[in-house]
Amino acid sequence: MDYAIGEASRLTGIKVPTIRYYEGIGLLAAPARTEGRQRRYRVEDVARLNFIRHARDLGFEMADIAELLALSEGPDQSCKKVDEITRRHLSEVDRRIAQLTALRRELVRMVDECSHGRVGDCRVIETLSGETA
Amino acid sequence: MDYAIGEASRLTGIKVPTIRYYEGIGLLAAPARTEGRQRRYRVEDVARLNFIRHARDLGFEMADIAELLALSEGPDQSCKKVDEITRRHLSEVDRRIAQLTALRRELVRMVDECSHGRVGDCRVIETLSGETA
DNA sequence: CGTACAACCTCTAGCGACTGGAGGTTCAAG
DNA sequence: CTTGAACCTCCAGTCGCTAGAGGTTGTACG
Repeated sequence: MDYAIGEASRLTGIKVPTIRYYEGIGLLAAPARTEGRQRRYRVEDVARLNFIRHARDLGFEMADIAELLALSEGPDQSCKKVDEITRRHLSEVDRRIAQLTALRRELVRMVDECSHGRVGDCRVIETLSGETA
Repeated sequence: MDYAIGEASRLTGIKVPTIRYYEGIGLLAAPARTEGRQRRYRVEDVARLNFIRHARDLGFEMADIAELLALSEGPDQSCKKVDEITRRHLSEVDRRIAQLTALRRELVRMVDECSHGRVGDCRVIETLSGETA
């Protein structure tokens, strides 16, 4: 009733070396081993890996994921902390979107102003060469 | 009429080790040296460093920057290539914004649906644990 | 002209979050 | 019992720097 690392990998979409890496950094507890020292994962371990993958997909940092994982193991605690981590991450995402949007604006401006002639007249090159962007 | 690496650093806002790193990866040509093997940069070198910094600020990849730099040195070429690189980068930025926006939506949903009770009932934890996000 | 010391030099290692390979062992199906 | 896919560990590489050790050079001041 348990899974080899390759099965765990297929079930979660996390690559085999990455699962081992997660174990190495202490994100995932070391699983039981066979006599030949091969890892054998239980359903809960696979669930934890799925949790990690979803959190990674949502862009949470490893430290946050470790904390969320720990919190999820204690179902009777208040989820205030969970909320806090998520909100913090949300504002970080907002910040990144804002930054990329500003950057996008600048790129669009450069491309729009480009007269498509010689490099010597190119607004893109000109902007990049300018004293201050 | 030339600059030590520290002066080049101050003029461009690029840290000293980073300038050396750029030289190491071939992004910036190796400058002249004093008899004691210290680097001496000319105005053009400093201009190139400024160019690099602006391109980095706009999120261009190193490979793109190398190409843009090369293109900027030949002012009579068509700026078609410049345009192409910029547009490619722009669509990458768009892609990243779209991804972050989708992610943001999901985070907001999770936080909104959270009843702020026990972890066991927390929608955030539930979503992260789900088979497919 | 001598000296102090800031700034320079090279080399190496480290970051985060993996990814890939070499070289060797184990599991499980046939 | 054999075969070979999957596993094991360890090490190196990715990207774009950053930091440190330990040693040398440039320059300003007396």
